Amino acid sequence: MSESSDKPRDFIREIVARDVEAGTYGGRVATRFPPEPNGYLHIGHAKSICLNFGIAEEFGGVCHLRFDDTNPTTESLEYVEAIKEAVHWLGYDWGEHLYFASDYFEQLYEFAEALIRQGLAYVDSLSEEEIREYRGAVTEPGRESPYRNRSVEENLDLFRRMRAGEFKDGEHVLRAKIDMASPNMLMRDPILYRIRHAHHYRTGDAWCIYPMYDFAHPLSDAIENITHSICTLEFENNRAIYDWLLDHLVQPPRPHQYEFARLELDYTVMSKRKLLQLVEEGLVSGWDDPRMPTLMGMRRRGITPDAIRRFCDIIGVAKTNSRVKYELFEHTVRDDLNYRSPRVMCVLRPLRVVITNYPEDQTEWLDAPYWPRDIPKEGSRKVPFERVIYIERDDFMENPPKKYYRLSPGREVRLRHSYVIRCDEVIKNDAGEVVELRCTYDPETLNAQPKGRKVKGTIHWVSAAHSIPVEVRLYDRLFLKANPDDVEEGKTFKDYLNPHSLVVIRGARIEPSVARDPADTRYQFERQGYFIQDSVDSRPDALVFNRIVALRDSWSKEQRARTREQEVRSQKQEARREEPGASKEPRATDEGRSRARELARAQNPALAAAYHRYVNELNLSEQDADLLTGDEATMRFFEAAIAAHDHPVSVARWMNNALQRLLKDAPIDSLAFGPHAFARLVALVDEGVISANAGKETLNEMARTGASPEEIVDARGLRQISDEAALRETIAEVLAAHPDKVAAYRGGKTGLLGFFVGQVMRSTQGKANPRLVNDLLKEALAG
RNA sequence: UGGGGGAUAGUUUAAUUGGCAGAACGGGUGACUCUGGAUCACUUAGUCGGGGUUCGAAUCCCUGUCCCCCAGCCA
Repeated sequence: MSESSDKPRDFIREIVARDVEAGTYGGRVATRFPPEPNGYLHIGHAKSICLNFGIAEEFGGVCHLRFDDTNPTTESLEYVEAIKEAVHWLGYDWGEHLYFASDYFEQLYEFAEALIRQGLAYVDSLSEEEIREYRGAVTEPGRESPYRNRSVEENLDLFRRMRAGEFKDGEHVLRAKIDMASPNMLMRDPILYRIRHAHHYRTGDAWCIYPMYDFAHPLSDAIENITHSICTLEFENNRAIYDWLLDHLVQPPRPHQYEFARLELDYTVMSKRKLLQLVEEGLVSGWDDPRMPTLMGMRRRGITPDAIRRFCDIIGVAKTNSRVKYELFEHTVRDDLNYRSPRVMCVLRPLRVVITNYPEDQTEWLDAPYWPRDIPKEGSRKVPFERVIYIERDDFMENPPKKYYRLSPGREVRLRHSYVIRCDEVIKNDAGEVVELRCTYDPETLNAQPKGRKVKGTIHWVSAAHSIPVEVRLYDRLFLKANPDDVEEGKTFKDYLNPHSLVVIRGARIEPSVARDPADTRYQFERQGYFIQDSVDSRPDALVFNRIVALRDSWSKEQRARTREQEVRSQKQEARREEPGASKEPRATDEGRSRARELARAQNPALAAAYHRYVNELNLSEQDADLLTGDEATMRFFEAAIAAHDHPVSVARWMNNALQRLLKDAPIDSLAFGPHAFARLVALVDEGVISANAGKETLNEMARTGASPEEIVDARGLRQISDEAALRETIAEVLAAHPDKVAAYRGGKTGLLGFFVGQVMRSTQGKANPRLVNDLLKEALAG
């Protein structure tokens, strides 16, 4: 846990921290979690909840719970309640900040009219199909609707009549008037309002027009004074509308949208549609089926909110599409359960064992600690030991393989918290199945090591007479395929369901102590996994346990190792097969920048001539010459610069590297300085007056302020330090400050040279002559 | 093939914004153990490819490749 780490944990917190520091919102932080009440929350939502509520907590802000209920046909109160419960269960509290977009319908309507009055929105009367046609395609611009230029009055009138219910569904829509030719499809006059004569679960029949997400969301954020509106990557394109609307409708400082990659988890699906399908088709028992990635499913499974929050913490927040390994999730769940689950014994598949040298009518109540040594908790229960007990069928093998150290004929094993027993006889039925073991126990081995021999294995057991029969449900991953969404031709995600994701065991037997425990106790069944009573089906007289997660099991892992190796090998082969095919077809990039420069030279003989002259006469590299002759302005800038400072190679490098970085895509004549000032800067570096680093810094400032390079160098004292004596002194200080690094360097970690150079450069504010520093440093470190 | 994003060990994620490529999970080895659990130690392995700038590049410039999102009156 890096709770007190001063660095923000992710790029979003970094942005928030920066805004807080800059006082963008007066130091205020307000986030929101905006679910649509049309489905249940899942682990993917948990990531967003933890992010939004987490940020609010950390920055002393607030996080609103806002229901984005702008589509009356899919939403319901049932979902609202379930979502509220899930957020609470996760451990977050929105306080009084519970909101509904539907509460803003009147205000949103006013915003819409304001937009119309500004001439920025219009009522379109095209049919749904026509609108689709007019929108164009990703590669082709759209066409403007014939209704696009209706007057403000007409639009207002029509929009009011839309609200008044004068039109049928689909007759009109309100659209923003932006740009039908925008390369961003979402900006091609997005629809703001549609007519829906439908009953809304909260506003009833008060409205027959409903705002679209793209309209309602940014404005709801603004109404609530949200500062940071955090959503998932697929909304990146929507940010353009978000900004457009807020820039036109609200005063700064306004909320801003930031996007992160949503969670994808191995062996599960996350889309509401698919989850719904699983439920409706009876592939799972319901939304709270313990195999579902829903929060209610995980809750019933027995996973704690702590574990889920911890998981969200570990996976981090970034913009890279990624899929989290199931092992990581399991690890987090186990890690959480390990410290909170008392240990008890439960035999899943009982095998009868008769201890022939133990008296028939005797019962010993042995003390068994709930916690292993490494967990600092107290407490124990009594377990009854008798002549007849059950052990796990898997813990006996008639012909054991190597390194199997459980029970087999003639061998000994420790019974957990009890005696060591030896298997003397194996009893089989007519079918040849093992039905009973005859063993003898060593009375000397209670709380003591057996004498003169080592017993490596310890197995769990229960008394035959005192144990309680229970049903145990073994849950495993829902899908066989890590990414069930990645479907092969002719299949669906459902074809990858794991047929063994639920295994019900009816004849299991558990030690009697659990009958006294609260029903929501999470246990570790020793050597099996973590379990909890099923909150729906378990009754005191008929206990049902869910397996939350199995224990990590290096024995069965070893058994599986060979098959897994093969799996990995074939996957790698597959990858190799795909690689050459993929790289075989390089795609033509017609409109690439390099292509544009080439084209420019083909059409402009002056540029072409310059290119050849630069290469042949000025000794520029082909790449440098290419970059300088892609357009006339750049070429003229270069010509003027070398006229002032006749060092074409260095001028070219400075233009193509440092200057290019400043410009990005801006035209070169938009610069705050001209070619002469630029040339003088390059000269300062060439003549060794300032270092290359100082040169870059100077260039930045020239771009910012338009000051001359000499002014900047003088004002900031950037002149290069080449005085050996002074540098030696600085170097000595740096080395003295980092004795450990010096030792490491001398011990062979020469990569640290960069570190030392960096320190010297820093303490001289980048003014030291780096080459000299390198030399002197090597000298000093050698001595 | 228009636009918007993205690419760091097997996986997820850091890197003082140009200065020691670090962590977690997984894998491996060993120690310990009355759970083949836990714990501990050690270990494995990485900057998408190719050029360039720089004393120094994951980071800047050029170029190529791959992946994701957008043509709902869903959110």
